[in-house]
Amino acid sequence: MLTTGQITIEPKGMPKLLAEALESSVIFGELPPGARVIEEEIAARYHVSRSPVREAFRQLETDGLLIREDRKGVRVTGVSRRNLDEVYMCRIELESIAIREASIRWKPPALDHFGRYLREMERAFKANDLKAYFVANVAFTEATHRAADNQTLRRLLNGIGKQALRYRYLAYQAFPHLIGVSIEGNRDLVKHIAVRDGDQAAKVMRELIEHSWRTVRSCVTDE
Amino acid sequence: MLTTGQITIEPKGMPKLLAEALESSVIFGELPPGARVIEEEIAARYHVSRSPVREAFRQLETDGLLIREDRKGVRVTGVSRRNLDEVYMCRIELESIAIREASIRWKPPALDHFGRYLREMERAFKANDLKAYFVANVAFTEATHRAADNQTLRRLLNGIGKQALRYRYLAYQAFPHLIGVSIEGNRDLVKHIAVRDGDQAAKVMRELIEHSWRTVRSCVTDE
DNA sequence: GGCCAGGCTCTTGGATACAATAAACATAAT
DNA sequence: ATTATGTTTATTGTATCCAAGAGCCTGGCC
Repeated sequence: MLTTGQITIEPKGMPKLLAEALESSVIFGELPPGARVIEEEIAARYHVSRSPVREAFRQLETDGLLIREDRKGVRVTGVSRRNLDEVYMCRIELESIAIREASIRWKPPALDHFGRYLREMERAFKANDLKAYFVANVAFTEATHRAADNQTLRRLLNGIGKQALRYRYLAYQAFPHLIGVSIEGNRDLVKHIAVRDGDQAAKVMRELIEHSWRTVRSCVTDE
Repeated sequence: MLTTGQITIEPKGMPKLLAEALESSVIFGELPPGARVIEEEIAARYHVSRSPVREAFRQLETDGLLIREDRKGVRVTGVSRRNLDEVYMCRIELESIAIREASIRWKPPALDHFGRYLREMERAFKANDLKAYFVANVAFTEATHRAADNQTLRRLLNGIGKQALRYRYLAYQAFPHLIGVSIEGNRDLVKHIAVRDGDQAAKVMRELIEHSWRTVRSCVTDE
């Protein structure tokens, strides 16, 4: 992986590319919950063989976006209040650790990145550009994960982060005003991080996630 | 997955079998940290093709026991103080959630199982049977995870539990007296669970893990 | 008309053959 | 002797083929 300043160029293999494509299809609802996903179809669509597709499927499986039933096929994981609660219960703790560690460990360049993403979020907010806001928000979160500098934690966060993204996107669609709260909280977050106050940052993070949790909850109807 | 009383019979596919075999090889140190693991070798040893082996590798990868470097191969994940800290930092939170949820949600048969595993641990302790104790302890932990009845949490715990097991085994080998503390704590744990006192149970769990953490730490030399 | 059986099809699971790449080694030139 | 480069080899990545299991549809039988 080459990193040049802020931009990261990594030569991605085919399975990773496929995984990303499928991933956003699931997150943005193009592949709805419960939909069957067939290896051969995907393979045909992207002009590759089934092997890399299978690899990509396994990836999405570990991210909790696909579920495989032996000998029966692969479907998009369902969304439900139950699942939402499970995901957020774990997420709240892991993100707290992450933000605390990030507060303690960030190295100078990271703070600039946080600021940059924050400004991008504000821009998208003013422009009422939901998707841009969403993307910037995700980038911000991932920047904190990187700053926490804990591979294991990142692995775990990846294991639920993708699922959480689906719910987050649902929430932003249903309640655009969520943006206001979120942006406010993230500003606080950066302030606490800047002075390396991990406990305060963690506290704000908990509140942010809890708020998001409640909001999402109200618009997820049990399947 | 069929469950008949206490025993679970699940028809395991080849990849799962391979994964389990490799898993214990890694945990019990037959495959030492950093060792290269070659698809074809494993395939030959178990008389299967590379496909199921790759699937198994993928599994162990998500469990954090193997690490794959693109186009370069697969190696056993290294052990280090750094990694230990990462794993335990996450584990302490996740196990706390698990034991709290388990305390709240357990259904009658579960308590019997806890008791049974506890007795088995005591037996192995008196008999000075390290491995049997270890196995019973793992079974106990997994029983609590099941009782927590939260698939997402279980997925995450699996994602670090296997790594933790390696360290736990190291610790038990180096400090057999750890058993005494552990057994004591687990007895407390069951007491709190029995009266559904999740907070107390979580507190005991934290202490148990923290103690184990410190102990293991003293015998892991940074690679 | 309803129900069971047999086969047909669709899809995944597993084996094998082939291509691509990176590391190791040997060789030759300076 | 040392280094740079070409060649070989070891190993993963991809494609394709065959086998096996699950669901479905049809047709015959009661």
